[in-house]
Amino acid sequence: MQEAMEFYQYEPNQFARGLMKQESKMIGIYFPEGRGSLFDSAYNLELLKGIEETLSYQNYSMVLLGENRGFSLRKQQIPRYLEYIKQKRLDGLILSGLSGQPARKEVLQQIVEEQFPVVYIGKRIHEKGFNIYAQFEQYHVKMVDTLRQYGHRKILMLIHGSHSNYLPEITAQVKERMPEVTLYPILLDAGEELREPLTRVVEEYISGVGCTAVIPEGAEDTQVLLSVCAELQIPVPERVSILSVEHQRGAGQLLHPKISACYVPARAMGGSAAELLIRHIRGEVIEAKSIEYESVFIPRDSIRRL
Amino acid sequence: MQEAMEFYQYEPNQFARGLMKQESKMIGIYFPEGRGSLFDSAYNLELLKGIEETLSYQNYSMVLLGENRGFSLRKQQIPRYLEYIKQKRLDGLILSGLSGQPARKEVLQQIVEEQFPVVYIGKRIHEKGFNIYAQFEQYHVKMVDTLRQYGHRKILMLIHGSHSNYLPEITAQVKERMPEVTLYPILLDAGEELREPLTRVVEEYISGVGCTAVIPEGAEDTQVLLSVCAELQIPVPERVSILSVEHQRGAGQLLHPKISACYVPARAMGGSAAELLIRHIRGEVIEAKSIEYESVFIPRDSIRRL
DNA sequence: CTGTTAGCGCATTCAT
DNA sequence: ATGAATGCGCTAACAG
Repeated sequence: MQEAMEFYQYEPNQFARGLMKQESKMIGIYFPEGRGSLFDSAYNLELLKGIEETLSYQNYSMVLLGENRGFSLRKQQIPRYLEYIKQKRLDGLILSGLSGQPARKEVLQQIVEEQFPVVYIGKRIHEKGFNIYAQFEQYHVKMVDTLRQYGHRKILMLIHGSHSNYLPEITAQVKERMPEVTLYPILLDAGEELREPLTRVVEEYISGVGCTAVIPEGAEDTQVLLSVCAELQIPVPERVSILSVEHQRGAGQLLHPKISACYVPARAMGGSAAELLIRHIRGEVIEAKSIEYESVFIPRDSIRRL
Repeated sequence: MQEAMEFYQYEPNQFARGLMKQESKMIGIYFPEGRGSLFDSAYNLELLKGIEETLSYQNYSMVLLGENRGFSLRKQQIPRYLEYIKQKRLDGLILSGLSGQPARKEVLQQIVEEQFPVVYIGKRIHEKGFNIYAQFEQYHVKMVDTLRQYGHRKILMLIHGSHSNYLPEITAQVKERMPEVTLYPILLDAGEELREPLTRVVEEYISGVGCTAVIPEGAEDTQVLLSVCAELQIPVPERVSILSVEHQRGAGQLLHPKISACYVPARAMGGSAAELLIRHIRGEVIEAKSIEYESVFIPRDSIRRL
């Protein structure tokens, strides 16, 4: 009997097994923030890598939940992750990037209330849920402060439209703690065409206003920013300094000049989220309801001391 | 009764439903090629986007299958996608990038023989299975030819180690059809440190041997190549021309100079793969066993006419 | 310690 | 038409 099972490489039918044990060994992953963007930013990708590593080690799998854009004839648009939870397809859920979506937050709250295992990557939303947070506002303020210490006073900050809600806090803190600094925050819409708007911004704020430093929000923006500077013959860091956010360790090192960065350990955060979730599923008592990650400044070649 | 279901937002339990109907509405996605690389190349990401679009429109979900690196005490390392198929968790499977993994090909053949719905993205492996192919060798030869038409005779080609098996065909075709061209193919190991080896290659083959053009294999390499050239003070395209592969439409446009590219429609390919798979699952008769995609040359600013 | 059975929740079939 | 019974394949509980 045993050897027969071995020989035929028997694997139990997961429908039957799941029906019995009431578990699917599947974790849903839902990152909204605009269409298709799950696969677009280095941040999300690093999160996914971290999640994947941890989950697969514990024999869970990831189900990527996109927007529900199917031809659902009958039902009103219920988000897919909710649908899947009700269908018992998922043992847990990892969410990220709900910041700009108040409607979605309500749904999250509902799920959390119902005790379904959820971990949210981002700023704490619900007093009961678990979350992992990199402290977006704090590290942005820290970046401004770093540039200030290098002697910069007029600083351009590029922020994605979906993060506009964090801006007031950032500007307020900068104003309060660094009155000598003038911060120019610019909201970039996450459209296909990044280069042209960025060119105009650089012309206006570097050449025009006279900013001496720029803070882009991620690797994608940094690359385009570097290209734009090259095209406009604005040498980095002689004419303008760059301090970028780095989600993928070492990414800034590949470029020329090597980009100084504020390292946000997205991969570790993803892993952490997955681990927390699994412990929650197992019913363990979890002390920390919120894990906050610190970013690290990595000095390289793209900042000039004034 | 009807209204009760509506009110409680009833969703059928998928274990029971699956047990009955023998379908899971889940599609497995497996891209090997080294650890974590699923999320590393623009090519894979574009494929995933295309797959995701099509699948979610048809109410399927993607299960990302990583390597089986769990603590499997008991069983010998059976690949996870095989395990999942036997467990009836998947209705179909999309594979890509098995090129360097002969052992895995055998498994694929076995699955195909057993009539399990599979689509392979890459060069045809099994006479019975379905595949989507961008014709890697052909478009590389085409790129060489394009540079030849611009007057280049000594051309450096950067190829990932995992694609080494395609090299003989490429060099043979170039030798036969373009005897006046000398091709210098370099295999890059997909390690963390891309910049240093690339710097040495550029020094040796551009400054040393005197190559006038480089063909990098994708967006990642192109960015680093540009940085290396900037650092070594090798102007593009004045001193060296670049013709890159572009998987994400418009990616080359964001850089400076705008990179001329051979566009491989990875997104459409992913969509195609998903569609083919779904039709296969539905039991439709499919005429085309193999869909081959043509790449398109997009002239931009990074090639100089000699 | 091995063998039998009940029931997980649904869809399908058969009987009313 | 509506309702009750069956079985999908497994596991856990129970009986021998």
